[in-house]
Amino acid sequence: MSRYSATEIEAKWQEAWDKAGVFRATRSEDKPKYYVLEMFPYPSGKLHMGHVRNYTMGDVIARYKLSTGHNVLHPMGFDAFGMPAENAAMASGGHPKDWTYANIDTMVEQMKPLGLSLDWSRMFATCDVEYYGQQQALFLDMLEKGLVYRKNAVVNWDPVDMTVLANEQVIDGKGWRSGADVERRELTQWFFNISSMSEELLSALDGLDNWPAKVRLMQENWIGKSRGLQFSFERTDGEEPITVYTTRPDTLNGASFVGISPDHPIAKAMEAENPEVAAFVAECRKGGTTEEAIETAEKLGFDTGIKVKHPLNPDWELPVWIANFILMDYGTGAIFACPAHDQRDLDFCRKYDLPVIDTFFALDDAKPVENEAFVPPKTEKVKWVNHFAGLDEATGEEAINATVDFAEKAGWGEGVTKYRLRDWGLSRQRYWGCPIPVVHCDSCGVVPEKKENLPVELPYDEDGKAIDFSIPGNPLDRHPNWRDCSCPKCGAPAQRETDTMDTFVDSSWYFARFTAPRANTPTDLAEAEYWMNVDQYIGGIEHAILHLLYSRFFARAMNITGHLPEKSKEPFNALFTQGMVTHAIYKNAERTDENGRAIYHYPAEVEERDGGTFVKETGEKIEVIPSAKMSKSKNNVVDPLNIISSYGADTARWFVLSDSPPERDVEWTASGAEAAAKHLNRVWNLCDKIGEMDADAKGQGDEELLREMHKAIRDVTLGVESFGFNAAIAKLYGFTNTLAKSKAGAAAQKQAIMTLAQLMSPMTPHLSEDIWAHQGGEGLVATAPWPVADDAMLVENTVTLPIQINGKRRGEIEVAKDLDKAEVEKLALSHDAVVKALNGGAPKKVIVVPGRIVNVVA
RNA sequence: GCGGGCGUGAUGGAAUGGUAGACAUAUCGGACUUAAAAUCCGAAGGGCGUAUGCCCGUGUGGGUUCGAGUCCCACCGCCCGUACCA
Repeated sequence: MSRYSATEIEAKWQEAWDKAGVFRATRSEDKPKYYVLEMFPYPSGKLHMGHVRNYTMGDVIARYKLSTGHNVLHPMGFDAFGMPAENAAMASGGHPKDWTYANIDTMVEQMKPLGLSLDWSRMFATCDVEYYGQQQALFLDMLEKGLVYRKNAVVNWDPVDMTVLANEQVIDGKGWRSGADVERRELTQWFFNISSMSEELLSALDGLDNWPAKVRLMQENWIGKSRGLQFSFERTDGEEPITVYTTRPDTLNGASFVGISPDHPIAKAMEAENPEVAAFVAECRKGGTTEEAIETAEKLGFDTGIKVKHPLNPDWELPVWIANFILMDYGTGAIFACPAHDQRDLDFCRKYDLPVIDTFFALDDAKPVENEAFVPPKTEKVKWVNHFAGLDEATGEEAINATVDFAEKAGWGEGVTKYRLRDWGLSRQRYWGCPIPVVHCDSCGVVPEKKENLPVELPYDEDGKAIDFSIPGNPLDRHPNWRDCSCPKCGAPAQRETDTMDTFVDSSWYFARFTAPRANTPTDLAEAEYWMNVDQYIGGIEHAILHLLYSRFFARAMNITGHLPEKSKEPFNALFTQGMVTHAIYKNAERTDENGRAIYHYPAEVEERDGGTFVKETGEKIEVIPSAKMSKSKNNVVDPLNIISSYGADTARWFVLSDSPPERDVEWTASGAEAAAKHLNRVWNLCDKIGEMDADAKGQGDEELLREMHKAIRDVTLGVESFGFNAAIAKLYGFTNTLAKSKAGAAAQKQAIMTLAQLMSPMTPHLSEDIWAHQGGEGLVATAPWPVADDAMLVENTVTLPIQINGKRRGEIEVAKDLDKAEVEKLALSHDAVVKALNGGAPKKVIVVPGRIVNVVA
């Protein structure tokens, strides 16, 4: 028996595909097109198991679509701008560009042995000047259409390093390098006007039938449409009234104070004059800008001394407080608080000893509000005590609507629809990104660069030290001459913008660029018209909101600016979100390092014995933490290259697809990889054995084998089409077992092994080609038409029905498939177990679900 | 804090509201072998029992249903996101 050598055959078949050009995508009107795309990687320098899983899933779809007669586009590129390149330069010298391109080379080298059906001729990186130059052109077009503008926005400021920090660089409210307390500071920045499309981005979610419901729901909540009441509180001092927005105007009679954001104009005015307010506001501005940091920070309040009048009762005065949890970005930056019906307001009122006005809404068994607020349900009717809008009993929604009507009629407020979605700030004070193509002129102000002057290229390092990453801040700001230019409008000496774009911009249109990656405009409309939309997009759930929402916005913006057709306003027809690849962590349970930190061991350093896990060399006990995200610091990263070199790409591909459902995390285990390798060997050996069979020898059970084969075709096809790769693989195991035990003749066995090879080919393309060739298959299995299940072979004549008594399984009967319900019931009632259970009596009820089950209620 | 998701044998997991544990791993037994590896065959959720079988069992506690892993409510734990990580 000859042994299957993965390394040999994999290289051989990759060369054959390459030579035949089977994955090269060209426009062709005689086949339906299919565009499959996996979220492109950041070139960190090493291919990760997660990449392997992601690209293998895409590859299964791409190869399957190829064999079902589609013209497939399956491209790959790199999301190559971003902080890690600058961090690497900071840590060990060198240049972000060199670091990035070296990493790209490495990763391409690592990807190629996987045998992915990619059209490598379309590859690009977002840091290619040809790409970001077109992105600048796109930016200018968007600017012209009013989709980009400038305003002030808050950033994390490190007061020691005097630099802006990314959220990731703020650890527990402190700068990652300086350790200083981070402050929030305002800066003028560029924004995409994504909020102008809030309604459209929301309502179009309805049409995304092939997106996971959870992603649509998350986006819906993120956009956060709300209907509420906007009105003003008159101040007792006669100053400008304070306008508030509330989604629960029905709780107005429980108002206890009016709260304003520390960034509210009133707070800012007081800050300038009153040192106490200034100190409080400074306290509020400590810490990072993330919503999480703001929402989980201790609730702080400051009584401004200002009083306002309740709109329903001018004699009722409410105090005005500054509170750190009120965001200037949402609503009007001011609220009224109703502690009885909102938990956060209640906690705040208890802390600062503000009045809690009880029970405007009540259930029959309502208790007075102590430390738990009663939030009136939106859709359930409750009593509305002390109401003002004419309803004694109402659902939350009815009460809100009634209040809005009441306020509008009385003329003191209006119903307003608001969205939580904020505009997208794209300015980054960093070097390694796409320069924002605008110029600052003393006389003309902010002027867009002329298109003929594009690309605005990043300076590499002309004099050897112009770009220095060892000091904090943006190297573009410090560059001796890069900023110098002339004003595109008046020609006078002017300065370039030194901010670069958020890397989310780069990844918001790359899918469109793949349709014409070398075009000298952002897209080529004819190519985009043909290839768009992405038929199947695959990536991690972590991108459920930002990347996918930004891409939806960009597709619309590109339609407005004439770079994408109308049909591409929703660019991704179907979305699949896959899980992570995890691996156990081996933590030393007996000691820590000199700094008291945990010691993590590599899988190779530990062994399992006596029911425990121990360090091989020292015998120390190990605490096994199962299924953790692979992370360098935990020493639990499995290098795909090691797997490929010891078992081959097909084994790695087979393993990452088996066991776990694709949307869930999969834990990498050495035994799992071993098992995958064994199985592929087994299939190859089967092929070998069948190849040696006497072609004329008669066997038994040909029809049974072929029947199973057609079932396998049906089930695997269904599995591949519905992203049930693990289920498809389980069927393939089952069919392999059947084939291995079959006594069928040579012809039937040959047909079965060739079909098996075909069904496996999206997952294990190299092995499948080899089997196909061994059995004398025509051409490449990669381009052979996908097998079709014969319905006639799938018909079953009898079916086994379980019999339940009171919902518990007590036996089974074998009946003809289409037997009458009454007949089934009769048969079931004569079953021994049923007769015994009924003990001569009549059943209370008999439920017969045809082809499924019989339940007798005794 | 808020939004979303997940939780099933020793392990990964399967199961359009209809026989819970398919398929695989680890384990155990057997065949082959001088032996081991490889390969092949078989056992196996837990408990009781010689056995036909009976009881228990899908994170916890309730509910809906003839029937719940699946639907509803509450809770616990973990994961993702939280707008400057990509």
